[in-house]
Amino acid sequence: MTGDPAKKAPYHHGDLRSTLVRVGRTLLETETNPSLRAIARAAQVSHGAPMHHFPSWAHLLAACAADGFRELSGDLQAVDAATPETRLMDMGAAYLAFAQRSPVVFRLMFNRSAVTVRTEEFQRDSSAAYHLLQHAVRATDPGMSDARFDALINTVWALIHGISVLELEQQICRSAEDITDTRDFLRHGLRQLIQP
Amino acid sequence: MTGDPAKKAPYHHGDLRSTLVRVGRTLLETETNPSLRAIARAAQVSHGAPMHHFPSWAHLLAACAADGFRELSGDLQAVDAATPETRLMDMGAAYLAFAQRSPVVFRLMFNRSAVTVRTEEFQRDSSAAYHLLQHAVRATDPGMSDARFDALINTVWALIHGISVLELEQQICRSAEDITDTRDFLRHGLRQLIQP
DNA sequence: TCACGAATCTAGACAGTGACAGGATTGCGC
DNA sequence: GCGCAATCCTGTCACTGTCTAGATTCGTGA
Repeated sequence: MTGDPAKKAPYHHGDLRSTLVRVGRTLLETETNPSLRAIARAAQVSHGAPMHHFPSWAHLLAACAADGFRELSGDLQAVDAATPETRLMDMGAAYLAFAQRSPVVFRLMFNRSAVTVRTEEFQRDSSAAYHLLQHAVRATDPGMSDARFDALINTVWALIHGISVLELEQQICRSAEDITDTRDFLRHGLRQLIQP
Repeated sequence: MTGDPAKKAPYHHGDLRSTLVRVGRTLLETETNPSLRAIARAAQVSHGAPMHHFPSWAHLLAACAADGFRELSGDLQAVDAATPETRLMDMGAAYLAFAQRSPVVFRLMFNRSAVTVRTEEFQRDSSAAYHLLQHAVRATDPGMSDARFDALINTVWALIHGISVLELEQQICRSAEDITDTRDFLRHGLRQLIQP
């Protein structure tokens, strides 16, 4: 009886922290406004258990957002294109695709009102994703000046992020076919920005 | 005694609905995560009173967001520039300035996770602001095709919105002087997008 | 091997939240 | 002047995040 792991959950979970992040990310996307207690229930632990791994509810949200940044970094690194220009466009498309796939976590990742704490983990994983984009922008013209690079990285990122957000909040398109259009808008806009 | 309006508040507030929106917008920007009850307290009314004007807490938030869109529309209409190009850039700067001035309400205006209801008022005021931007974009080249306009309005709006969001969330700049840079990035990026 | 401290989890309690119900008060049209 | 609808207050409910105290388990050194 007690030896059956399916029937009786062990007193110590073993890896509750990462389980809470995984279950949290799932519930955030499926339920509307899940609570800390709801996530604890889904992870089959008591409502007080998460506090031993996260100092506060905001820290769990920050961990979910950091997990999102890690996934985004993986998507960006998986891009394989022939030229630096197409590589940058494909990374923009991957950024857009991530926002569509995980809209709630994506909002968490870029919303200081929702995630009020800046944990070390969050800082690290978010800047890692940012640096991937940085290098891709730099590669389109390795000899560009610092001033030019400063302006370019910010406008390129803003365009990618802006299109992702607007489509996320259903401000741009409504029908499913329009998603292709959105990706074309992004490609065409990026092409205009990176030309000297 | 009873005739003194300063000492004794009347049983009927008179204009509680707009007061709640005004107080709500103030508290949203000053306090962190104000509650419906906190707004009711600030409006010097019982915690149940708001329910007679808003079916739910989400409806009050939607009203605050709609109020933000009306203010934004006013800012966009106040722009006065010589050419359609500079007019569009100034509208972008006004958009950016609004986001800096009212960051929390700005997030509310473009976050379906925070404002879960789409009231008629919200729809009306948000599309009114959108149409102002639409006309400004169209004016840069009145003879452009529908396809070109579709792409341009989306990319222009995305760039403006993206730069506003990234600076809002302190992803772009940290020092106060950099705000000028951000506006320059926006101007330069817009100039690249609207050129045929 | 076993004892002991640290880490982990449960259970209960607390103030605060949004929502609702019932009653009090007020303003307006007939 | 009367009745009724709109407005507001008070009390209550389930639920939330956080805290505390106690139970259970794990890891480590003797």
